[in-house]
Amino acid sequence: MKPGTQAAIDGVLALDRLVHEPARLAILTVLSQAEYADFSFLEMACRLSKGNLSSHLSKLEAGGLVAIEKRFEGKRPQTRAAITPQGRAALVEYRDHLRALIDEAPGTPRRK
Amino acid sequence: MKPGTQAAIDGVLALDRLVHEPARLAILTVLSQAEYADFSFLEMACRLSKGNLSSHLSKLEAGGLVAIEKRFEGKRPQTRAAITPQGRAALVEYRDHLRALIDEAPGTPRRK
DNA sequence: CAAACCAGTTTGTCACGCAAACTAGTTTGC
DNA sequence: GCAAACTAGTTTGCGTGACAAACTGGTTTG
Repeated sequence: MKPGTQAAIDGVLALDRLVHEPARLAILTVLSQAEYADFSFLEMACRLSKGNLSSHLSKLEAGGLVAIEKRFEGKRPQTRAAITPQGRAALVEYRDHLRALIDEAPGTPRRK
Repeated sequence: MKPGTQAAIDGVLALDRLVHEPARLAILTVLSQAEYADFSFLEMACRLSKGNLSSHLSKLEAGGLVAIEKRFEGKRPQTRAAITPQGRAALVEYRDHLRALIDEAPGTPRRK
């Protein structure tokens, strides 16, 4: 096995599962772009069902990556989600992690 | 939302789950590097338990990404795994997919 | 004032990841 | 020569996870 391959494997196995899940990565990607987003917007943008979105948001909140704010818009309840500094950091780290993995992937030509 | 963001989200949601799972990505990465690998080697290199490795190999085989060959090395049974052309293609596609996602990720400076 | 609608949560189901226990045979120690 | 330990894996069992369907609580509309 080429040198460096083991490091690549270890890198793959060290990926942050909370961010790695595509649905949650989508949510974080949207949130990283705006100050906040409301439930319905995320539902459309991420093409998730309400139930699915609800549970993913709960997990992200439990992990401290997202903050949930419940409010009333007029008479209707509205849920807003915002990425936390910790969430932003996790997203950046995840991307850096991936970038490194891809760059050092066996068979990838070194970029100068 | 910035233009292009929706495309990024769709890209994220279109990731190949069979390859996306870290344990399987690790296996494919090793196999892409050699003509074949035997069970014990994969077990060490990918830091997977035997049971875990066995089930992931079965899934990769079911998906046509890996070919399993059972043979005898002297008197002992030995399982060899090799990546198939389809598996290699899936891995390349997955990496290209990721690379594209990272490059077009919001907030990423365009490379010249 | 009932029917349709909105905004989400809870519940149920099925698949997944993982490790412990098991199977089948081989080698080693006494 | 036979039991104990080892090799090479598979099967089973358990806790999670993702997902959609069904439900809740309130609001607007006909």
